Amino acid sequence: MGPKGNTMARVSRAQSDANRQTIEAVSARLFREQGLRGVSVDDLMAAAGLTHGGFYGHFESKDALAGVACAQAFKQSAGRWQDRIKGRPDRPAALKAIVEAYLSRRSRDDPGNSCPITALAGDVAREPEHKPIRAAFAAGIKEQLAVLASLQPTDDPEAARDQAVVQLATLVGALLLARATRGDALSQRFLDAARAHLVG
Amino acid sequence: MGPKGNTMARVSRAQSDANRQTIEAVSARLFREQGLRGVSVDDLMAAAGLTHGGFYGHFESKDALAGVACAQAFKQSAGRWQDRIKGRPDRPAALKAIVEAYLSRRSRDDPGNSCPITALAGDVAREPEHKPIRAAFAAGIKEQLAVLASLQPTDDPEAARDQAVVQLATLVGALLLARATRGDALSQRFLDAARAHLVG
DNA sequence: TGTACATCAGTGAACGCGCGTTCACTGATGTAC
DNA sequence: TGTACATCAGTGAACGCGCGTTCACTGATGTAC
Repeated sequence: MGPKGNTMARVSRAQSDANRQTIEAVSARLFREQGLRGVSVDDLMAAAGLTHGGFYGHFESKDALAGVACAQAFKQSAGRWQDRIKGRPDRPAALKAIVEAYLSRRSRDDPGNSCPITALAGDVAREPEHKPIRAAFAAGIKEQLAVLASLQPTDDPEAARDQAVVQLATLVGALLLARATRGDALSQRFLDAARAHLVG
Repeated sequence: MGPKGNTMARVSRAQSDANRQTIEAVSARLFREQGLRGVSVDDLMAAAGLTHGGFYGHFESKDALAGVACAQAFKQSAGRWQDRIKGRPDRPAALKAIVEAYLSRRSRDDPGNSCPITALAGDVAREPEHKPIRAAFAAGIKEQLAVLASLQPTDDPEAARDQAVVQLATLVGALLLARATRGDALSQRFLDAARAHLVG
């Protein structure tokens, strides 16, 4: 059984679980990179080192996987936000760290490992309301909003929430427009102007 | 030749031009509603009352039409902005009129007739840089930015431009997130909080 | 103005291809004794 | 611990379908006289 184990039929339960996690991980990245319709079940399975036929042993449908992968992407994203917050002396410093990472060129050029909101909002907006990804997406947004709200200077929770809502809209809009205009000087300007506005 | 003119073969040059314009008009709407990949050449031609085979007599490819349709959508959108500006007593009033229309429920629920930036940014961000729609999209954004900049209270052109860039990011982000969370109370909050922030 | 004919807009079948999903099959895994 | 066998994760062919694009054909349009 070399590295090209192309005749492997059954696999241990532990290996199967690992395969499932791999499928979810590559999906969380590829859906963000290429969009929900831009990547096929075959693409996802191949990226996980498997063949397409085994997909339905792990997931009920491509839509179901999209929901799981979206949740996975939010989990990764939330972890990175927490890493940036930890160790910052105060709320403004933490907010600044998050905004600067969010509106960086690195983030713009690597959607597969960046915010799932910006990467998937356009696709999710067109999905019917009953699709699994919509619930995962709304839940993820609420988590990110809660973090942003906790970093506002005010202690009025409603005011902090409103500020967080507007900040998230500005972050998402600026990063998305920077991606849509990549190759034009305007792209960098979306990042720079939004960053200056948010954490001047 | 009744309304079901299903045997019509050749058509007058005037009719052909009208057909082409119809294809562009339905494309400008359907691409915004369903996305670049969400609508097929057959869908577009059927919506224009034609069959798919005649498409390539009008356009070189689906990508080429996407560029034309995008420009068309911006043209329609810019016209509506001008209509709202005209007759307003001053710049703040004009800006307010634009922001309120932009962040309305009507706009959220009718992407096919609303801002092409919000409707298409996610798709355009994933298109290769040489695709026709990218140039049309960047040009459209610059036009909208110029209008927004002209409505800023400052007379410093660079400051006005920076403010316009941030405002556009906030508008696009808020409308997009309102669409992606439709069915949840959060959807309205994106519209309300962004509107209050921009024209409080 | 009327006639003869070349043009060409639109039709519908067809091309090769990829999609999401299903399924008979394989053979290592996991289990009952 | 060792043996016999049922289970089932993954394979690869196949399903029906839709995609973007091409093309032979049709017959009204537009033109030359």
